Amino acid sequence: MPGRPRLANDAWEALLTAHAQMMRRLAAEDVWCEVSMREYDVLYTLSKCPEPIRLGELNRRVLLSQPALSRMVDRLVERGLVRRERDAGDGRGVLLSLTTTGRAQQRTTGRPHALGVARAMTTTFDDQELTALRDLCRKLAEHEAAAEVA
Amino acid sequence: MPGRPRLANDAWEALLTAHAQMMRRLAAEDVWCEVSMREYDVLYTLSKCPEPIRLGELNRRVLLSQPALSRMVDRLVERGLVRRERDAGDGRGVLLSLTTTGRAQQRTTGRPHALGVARAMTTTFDDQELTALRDLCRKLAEHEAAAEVA
DNA sequence: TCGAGATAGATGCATTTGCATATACCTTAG
DNA sequence: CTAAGGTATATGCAAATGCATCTATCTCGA
Repeated sequence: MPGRPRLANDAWEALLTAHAQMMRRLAAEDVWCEVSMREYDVLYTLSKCPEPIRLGELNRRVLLSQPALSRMVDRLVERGLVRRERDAGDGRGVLLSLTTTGRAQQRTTGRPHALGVARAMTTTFDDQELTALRDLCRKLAEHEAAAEVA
Repeated sequence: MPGRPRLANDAWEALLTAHAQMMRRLAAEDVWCEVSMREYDVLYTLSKCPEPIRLGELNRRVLLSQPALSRMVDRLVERGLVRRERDAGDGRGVLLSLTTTGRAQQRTTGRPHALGVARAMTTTFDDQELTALRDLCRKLAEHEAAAEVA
């Protein structure tokens, strides 16, 4: 019976490995010709927002440095997928949202991608396990989100 | 009650979010001055191998493209942390292992890093949850590892 | 034994990333 | 109202990354 710190590290290592394996599998799916996985991450995050969000807010949800994200948004704006407008209430900030094209692209890429995710996860887990994994991961994410404020 | 595919995607999204949040937190820990997180990933993976392994084998466990990994190994060899020798049994391949310095560096970086991981995970989860998360993630990783052979 | 095809790893090159820092704008004490 | 300090995003630049491809070596059937 492993000690608590050991167990904690084993769990984290397992999560890392699972993440890496799944990323590989999903990267191999033939759906990333129009937008890359990282770009999709941005499009998907924006697609979930009912209204425009700040770059900083987007940055909190996407694992990229602020400058890298800023430039990725440049490219997506250039390609007509994302709209970037100055925030009227705070002239420093920008407000980001999907264009109609961007939303369409997100759906076009997202549909087969979601199928791939579902295929991988449902062949591995039953409903109870899926729920357990989802809840554990949400708990971890929320705990970290709360911690970073402090 | 969500459908099965929906549940599968929610679980994956939660895993991704948890991963991203933890990575941010761990990246913020003040232990990455000597080796970066990705370099540590390589050193750690090698440290777990009882004997030298191939670049391709290492590549299977580290989420980097083959060329990127090849060059990262270049740099680690240059810095004296990794040994790279031609495989006597197969002249195309190389065998990688940690040098004494590399092993020491892995420990030096790994100790405080592991503490950070333990801090984050144990403040979030009890033992039962840690075990559940570990086992679920291992199951997913193993399922994917088995799938990629096919 | 030889040559076609397969495999392991390295390299050229354009793109992307992160770090440090600059710029623009906001906030607030005085 | 202003200047000092803070916050949001952008930019310069070196380093790292991925894709395509190359080289070297291995395998195997004729």
